[in-house]
Amino acid sequence: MRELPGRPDPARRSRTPLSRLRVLSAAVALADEGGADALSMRKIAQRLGVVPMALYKHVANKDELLDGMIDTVVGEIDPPVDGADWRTTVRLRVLSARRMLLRHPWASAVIETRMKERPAPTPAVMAYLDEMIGVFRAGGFSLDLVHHAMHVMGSRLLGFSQELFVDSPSPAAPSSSPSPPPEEMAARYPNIAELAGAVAHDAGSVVGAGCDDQYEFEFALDLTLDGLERLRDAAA
Amino acid sequence: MRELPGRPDPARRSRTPLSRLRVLSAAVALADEGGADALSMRKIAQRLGVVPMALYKHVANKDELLDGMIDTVVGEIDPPVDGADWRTTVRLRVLSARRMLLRHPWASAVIETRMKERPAPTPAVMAYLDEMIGVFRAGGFSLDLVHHAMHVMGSRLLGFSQELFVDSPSPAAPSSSPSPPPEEMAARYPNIAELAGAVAHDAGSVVGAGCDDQYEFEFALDLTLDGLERLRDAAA
DNA sequence: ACGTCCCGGTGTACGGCGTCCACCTCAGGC
DNA sequence: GCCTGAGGTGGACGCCGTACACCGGGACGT
Repeated sequence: MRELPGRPDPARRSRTPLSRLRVLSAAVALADEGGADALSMRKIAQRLGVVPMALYKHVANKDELLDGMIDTVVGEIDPPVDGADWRTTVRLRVLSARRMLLRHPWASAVIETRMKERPAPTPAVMAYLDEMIGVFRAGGFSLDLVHHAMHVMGSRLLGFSQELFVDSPSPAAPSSSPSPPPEEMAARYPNIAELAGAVAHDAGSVVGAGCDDQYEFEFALDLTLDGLERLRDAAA
Repeated sequence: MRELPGRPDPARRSRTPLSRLRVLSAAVALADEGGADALSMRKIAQRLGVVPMALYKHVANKDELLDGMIDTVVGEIDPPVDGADWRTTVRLRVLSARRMLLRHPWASAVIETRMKERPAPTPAVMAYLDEMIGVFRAGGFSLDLVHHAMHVMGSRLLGFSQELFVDSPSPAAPSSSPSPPPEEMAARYPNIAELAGAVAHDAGSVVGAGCDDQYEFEFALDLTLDGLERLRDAAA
């Protein structure tokens, strides 16, 4: 009774062979069930029927695993519908993001912390932002105004409150990721590139510190207060 | 050569006697320097020149310590100035909150997670919200509108994105804190009480689920989009 | 057909973590 | 002068992330 060579015996080689995707899925499922602090390499491994160290053949370490998890859930946000005007497109997208955050309650905090200390957002986040910028541009917003708009939306977009663009990737950081060259990044995220270029230009700075976060924060705050005041006056 | 009885010998009893406040200060300092994950009971103890378990005479466990840290830093937010109109009062307060969050980069994520799983915000947070509600009320906002406003401000207020009021403290939770009786809470936080009463009433629900988070989120989102649209049109 | 390489899973071990428990010390009240 | 109880101690347990050495077996050049 011989085995088909390509078909491993389910008794001896029962598990499908593991992969980065399977690891990330198990991690997300675990975090969904038990919260962020129920997540451990050992538990993930156990759930996959494998020894803990096996995971390290597919993710570099726990930080990189968290980045992967962010990428996974941000990838769940619905793509922009087309054929709708900017406003309903943005609206649907943000509501989809919110649904994702409610599905994965651990995500906001994880995104928040990783954004704050890592220079480079994950690719899915970049794509999300790039598309969002594109929608605003197509809606007739000037580059300047899009920039403000992204800051204003900040907290609604993904749950983090501020300082999204750290845009100079602080070259001192010993990044493990290959950190694709700028021109490739520009090709992949054209809207982000355009925006970053405009902001860096009119700020006159060499690079980095592309925008004044304090100014942006106050801009958003005042816009909100404007809205509230208008509402109050309309009620009277 | 005798010691004054009340004055411990600095060689034998060198440390000032430890206290909840000293523990919290050391914890905050440690987190400020090294981020949230550099915070450990053992490191705090070390910095205080004391054995780790000594801390547990002053805080129940690490979770309760985190709550205490939140209370500490939220307490750093400037009190409302008086004599100014609602708008500048809110503005100054929110900017002060932002300064606090920049001083303590770990705080947003910690607040976010603790808010999400703990039913009762810490007293300082309650006080902060209560005062903020008071400012809006004094500014001529209806109870209804204040309620919306608090949700709209949500992310700007403290950095968390949503679902601030879990207002029914879910009696199932085996809360370690004494959980003061409602009437005392109403006395301490009159504006919150008033608001909670109004919301619970017009929602018609028995208690809890006081407001429709989804509705509030969309309300805030639409207000923001309104503002952006107005800006775009003004630019044209 | 056989040797080699290397990919992916294994086993062991280390240092750090939060916290339980039993213990000691000593200032203050009777 | 004894008792008590608050506050600090020491050790231990179980869990964590992960470094390191090790294999089994399929792929592949010869």
